[in-house]
Amino acid sequence: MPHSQAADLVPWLARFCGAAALNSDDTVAFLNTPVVIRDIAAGQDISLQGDEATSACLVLDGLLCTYEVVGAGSRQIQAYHLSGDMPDLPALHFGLNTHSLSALRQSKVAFITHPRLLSLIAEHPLLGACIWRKAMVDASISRSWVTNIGRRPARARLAHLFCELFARFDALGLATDATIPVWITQTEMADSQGMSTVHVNRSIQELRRSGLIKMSGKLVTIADWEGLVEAGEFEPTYLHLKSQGILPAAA
Amino acid sequence: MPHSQAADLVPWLARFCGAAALNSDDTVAFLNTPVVIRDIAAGQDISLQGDEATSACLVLDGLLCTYEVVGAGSRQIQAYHLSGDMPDLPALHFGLNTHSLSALRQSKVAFITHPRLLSLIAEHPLLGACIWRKAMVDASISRSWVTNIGRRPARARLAHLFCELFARFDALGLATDATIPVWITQTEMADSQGMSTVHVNRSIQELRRSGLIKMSGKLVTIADWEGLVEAGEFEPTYLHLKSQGILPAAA
DNA sequence: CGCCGGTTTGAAGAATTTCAAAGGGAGTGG
DNA sequence: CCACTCCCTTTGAAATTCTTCAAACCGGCG
Repeated sequence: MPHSQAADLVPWLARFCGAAALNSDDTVAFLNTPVVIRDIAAGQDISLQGDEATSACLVLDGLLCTYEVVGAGSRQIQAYHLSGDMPDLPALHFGLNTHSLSALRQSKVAFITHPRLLSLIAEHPLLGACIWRKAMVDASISRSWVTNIGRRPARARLAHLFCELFARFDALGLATDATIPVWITQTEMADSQGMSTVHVNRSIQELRRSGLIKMSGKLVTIADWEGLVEAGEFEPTYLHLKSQGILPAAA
Repeated sequence: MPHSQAADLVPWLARFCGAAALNSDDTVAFLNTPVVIRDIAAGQDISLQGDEATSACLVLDGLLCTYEVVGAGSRQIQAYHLSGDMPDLPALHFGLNTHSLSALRQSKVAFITHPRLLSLIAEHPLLGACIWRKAMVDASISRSWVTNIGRRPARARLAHLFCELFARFDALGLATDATIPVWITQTEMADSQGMSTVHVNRSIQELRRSGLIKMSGKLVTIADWEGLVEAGEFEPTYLHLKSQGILPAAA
């Protein structure tokens, strides 16, 4: 537990709350609450489905995902968690992880015990509102995924995913050059979109050929935002980003 | 606004809170808050994606769904909402409906204005906790759907759906004779599971032939709970039912 | 009786998965 | 600095699942 956790927590708080200005009371209370900060290696699990949950997790940096393993051993990624997120809020009220949480990339994560988090919420309603709001955004994204996976063909599905990821990173101020600032393997794309790696590969090639995206190294770059939005029927309201509407100015 | 709303609200509250015993203060406050109760005809929309949201909805009776219309006009049902649910909690903190809400069957619904709901929550933390908890269960279900739709083949997908619906109704005490007490058309099953009607039809026939389900009239009856659970890889923890573990005694 | 919403069937066609193997790039150890 | 390995991407081709289209069927209801 490093001496100055605030250095790590302040930027997190900014990303977490976005527009909602917390008054300094809340901020101070939050920053003074003891947390444990850990670096998690890529591929490492943070918690497993069915585990007892006693603390909640704040993503300071990196990329996490919740996932579930199905039948023949195939994995379904249910959500991506970026810096500023709290991936395991559902467990706060159950004390039980309903799904597994793991780091896709080297990540920095803070843990706060449930009792501490609960008393923070109780004593600082504004903070509580932020957390609640965040949880509802996640729920909204999750529902959106149901639609994307359930009803859109491969090409559109991936287009939608890229739009979403870019929009989310962009809202955090982390996207430059129209590029999703973290790389995602095609296997991960496949696992999150409910398709096979092979098909992801071919669909991506198609998106590239149509000039909608480019690959700079391992990273996906949006070559034609309008086109990608159209291909994926992307309608960003469900993300409830602060920068609502400014978004299209991306590319 | 009928004279005795309490008559409708009391059973709802029982279903909503489940185990969590509210103290009578909270209960009284809730029951005294003015709500508008409406009957909604099957097929009627309650709110549309993008609409401003000024009140929240409690499902007293019937069956609702949130859905989204995609591309060529195909519909994706993102969630089913049974009696005891609050389908549009996400909108409470955004004032904007991210997805459409509609009645699949003739339903009875209560509306409470957002300001009233918010002050109820603020003044009655226990009630707030129930609501939060409910929202988290819904989120959990939604994630589960991502897995189901993304990674399970047709037969298993439907098996899982039937298990979930039965378990949820059963937990409300609404299921008798191992039967899902509300009928769902094959078109609705298709729209919720991201498949075509034709394929739903054939997969259902398969489930029937394998003796896992029966159809009594329009209703689905579980003929072999164990078998259905296995076919759908159903693992009910994510539903966070009070009757945790008692479930298998269903059939 | 005839319509209507929903189910069922057949058959062709498309999207997607699976299997199997090759290619590429970046890091590690010799 | 090369060789080797590991992880990821790419390719080919066959098999399968699933969708689409189109029509028949079925039970309830006006």
